[in-house]
Amino acid sequence: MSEPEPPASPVTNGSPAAEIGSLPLGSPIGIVEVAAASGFSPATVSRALRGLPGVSASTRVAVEKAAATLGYFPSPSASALITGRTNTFGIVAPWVSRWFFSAVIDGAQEVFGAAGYDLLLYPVATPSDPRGGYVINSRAIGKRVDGLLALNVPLMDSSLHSLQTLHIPVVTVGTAVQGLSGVLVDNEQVGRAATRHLLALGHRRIAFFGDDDGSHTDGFTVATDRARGFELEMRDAGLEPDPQLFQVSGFSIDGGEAALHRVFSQPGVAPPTAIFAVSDEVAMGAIYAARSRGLSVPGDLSIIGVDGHDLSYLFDLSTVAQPVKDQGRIAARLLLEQVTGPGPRPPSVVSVGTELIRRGTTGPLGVAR
Amino acid sequence: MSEPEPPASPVTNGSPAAEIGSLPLGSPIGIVEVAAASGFSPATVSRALRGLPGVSASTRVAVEKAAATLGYFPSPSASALITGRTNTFGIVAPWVSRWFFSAVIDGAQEVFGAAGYDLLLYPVATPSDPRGGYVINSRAIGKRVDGLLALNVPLMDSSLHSLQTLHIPVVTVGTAVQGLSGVLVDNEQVGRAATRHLLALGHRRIAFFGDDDGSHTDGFTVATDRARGFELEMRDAGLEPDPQLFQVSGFSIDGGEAALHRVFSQPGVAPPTAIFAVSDEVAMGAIYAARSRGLSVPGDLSIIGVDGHDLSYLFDLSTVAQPVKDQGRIAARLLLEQVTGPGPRPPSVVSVGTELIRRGTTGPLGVAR
DNA sequence: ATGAAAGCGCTAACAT
DNA sequence: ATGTTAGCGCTTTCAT
Repeated sequence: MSEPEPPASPVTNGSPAAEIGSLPLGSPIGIVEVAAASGFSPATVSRALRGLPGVSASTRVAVEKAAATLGYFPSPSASALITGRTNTFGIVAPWVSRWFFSAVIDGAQEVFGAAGYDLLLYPVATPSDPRGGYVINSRAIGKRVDGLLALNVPLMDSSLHSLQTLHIPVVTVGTAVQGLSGVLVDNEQVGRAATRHLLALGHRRIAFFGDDDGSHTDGFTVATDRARGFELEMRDAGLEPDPQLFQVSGFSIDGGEAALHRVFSQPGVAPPTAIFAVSDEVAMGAIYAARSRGLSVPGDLSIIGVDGHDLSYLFDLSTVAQPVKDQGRIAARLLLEQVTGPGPRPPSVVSVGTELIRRGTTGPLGVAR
Repeated sequence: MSEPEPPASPVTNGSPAAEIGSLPLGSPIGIVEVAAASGFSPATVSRALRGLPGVSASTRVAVEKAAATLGYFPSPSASALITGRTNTFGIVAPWVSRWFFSAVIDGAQEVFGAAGYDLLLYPVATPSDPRGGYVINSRAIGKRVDGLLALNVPLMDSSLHSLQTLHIPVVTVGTAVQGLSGVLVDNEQVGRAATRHLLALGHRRIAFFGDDDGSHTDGFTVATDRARGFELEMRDAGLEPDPQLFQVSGFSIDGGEAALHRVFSQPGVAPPTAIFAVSDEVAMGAIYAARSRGLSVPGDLSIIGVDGHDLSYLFDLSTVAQPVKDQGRIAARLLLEQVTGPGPRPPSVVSVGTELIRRGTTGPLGVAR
């Protein structure tokens, strides 16, 4: 976008060379060829093509014309080698194929693409990794990208520090990391909002499906924050959450299914009348499992999720929606600012709002339909 | 994976330098530093670190030790500049956040990552683009990546040819392109299988929800191939498909919804008893719309999709499943072969199998439950 | 088995 | 406003 884009180069091929412009597509075209064709020096060509000042208008036009004719495109490797900038951002994420992550990537790519940046995708180990954190090779990363977007990745201290020392800007999405810019939702408020909704419907026996086994004390606090909001809201209502109604589900559909079966199979434990699921995918699994047990949703059981998943309306799922694609856009802009801006700026944390969407999977207590 | 990974570099920082190894993380460490620390020349370090022959075992160990101690990582830009290889593959896709694409990317990333390649994500205009095709700047791409994966992207002839002339291997997924390697499903058979299933259940009035408006005559033939399979199977059964039951839906949920409402609102046209949707997402939209009209699925209407979407079982959706993640893996391997292999090899097209999954959204004709 | 030297394609000083 | 020169950090002949 920001770079001059040569056309699909309708090079006069095959026929005898009329002039320098008719090089076959296969032959390498460097800045010296453009210089020769335009009659200027490589330095001037470089300046002209990058829109730098100190080039006369006529020269710029001539250079651009020559470059377009030859189908010239500067070598990213060469310019990265000398400028130290790669025009590429990296994005590290535990999954690409989960809705939340792909939606964030989508939003980020939109902004990066418009700014002329490429996007490099780095996989990282899943959070179920026993190490409980993520180590990235900062020197490797640093030489490939101008900045990094970390999606729900609780980078371990060492990775963080080395990244900072190398002056690679990092912006997080979904997790707050001390000293880094980030885009976040207030997950405690999310937990409170969902719980408040269920309480208002008359529910008292509410289960939490999430991932609060405490193994993620390193920064990946999404689930625990939501759980805390749940507990606080319950206590504010004068209720003490039943520990037996906390179920570890991870963030997956399978996890939601399994959790539901578990919570309805505890001998001597009264089942819940409502479930607050840590994500829409967990909620979907729970709905599926509930129906497979012959339970009516919301007649016998109300279920609410979190995310505003693209497909949530198909399940008529009540949810606390967050602007996921926007988070990608915002994070991308934060990263661009850090790279484009003059000096290193203090980390800024952007908190995005959420919205309770009341749909059909939550209903008043005791109103079997 | 294939590269020596320096540890998180527990560099003795802050304290007075005991030796060369204790450089602060911030200072640049190049091959000359490693050479100095190990007592060999840069050339030998380069050879040792890349596992090239002609280096004694003891030297190799010494060099590796020095590199690890210093936390050295070679500059990709510098080596790309000289070797012409970037150790990066590109993947062009119209969407990242649609299930099919993210699943393919997932599979490809798995293979690329294990082979030590990075993955660059390129967005392209959506297929609804009036141009009906995609133009990519081959010179720009060529200097950034060693190969390209094109997902359901009917690249226009010019893009293709320039890519080939530049010797950039391209592998397609989902669409066959003359002269290129690719991974495909036999979409005509997919259409036949779905239709056969519905016919076997007694349905005769079957609608096709897809995208056969004929605008994609440039290679994006997924929908038309499935439509053709549908027609052929119908004719084989002695039935002539009703043109009024062909509905353009694209590949989206919204499209499926809209198509269903349309097909049930045509004055004087008998509605279908079954729908063959070109994708699971279209089928999901159709199910949702059908239920919102008070229709029972499959009591009043059977619906089958295509894909084997991760969430399809939640809808109890019958579908012709394709191994999506595997297609990403296979395509990635094809690309690796082309890059790693000796000479240019002839394009190979891999056809992957599909599987009819009978679930609850399809049922026998006239058995309202 | 190892080293010295040249250079990949570009950009950034420093001329002019 | 434009050209000349040097060099980014590696890899690769070509010597030794």
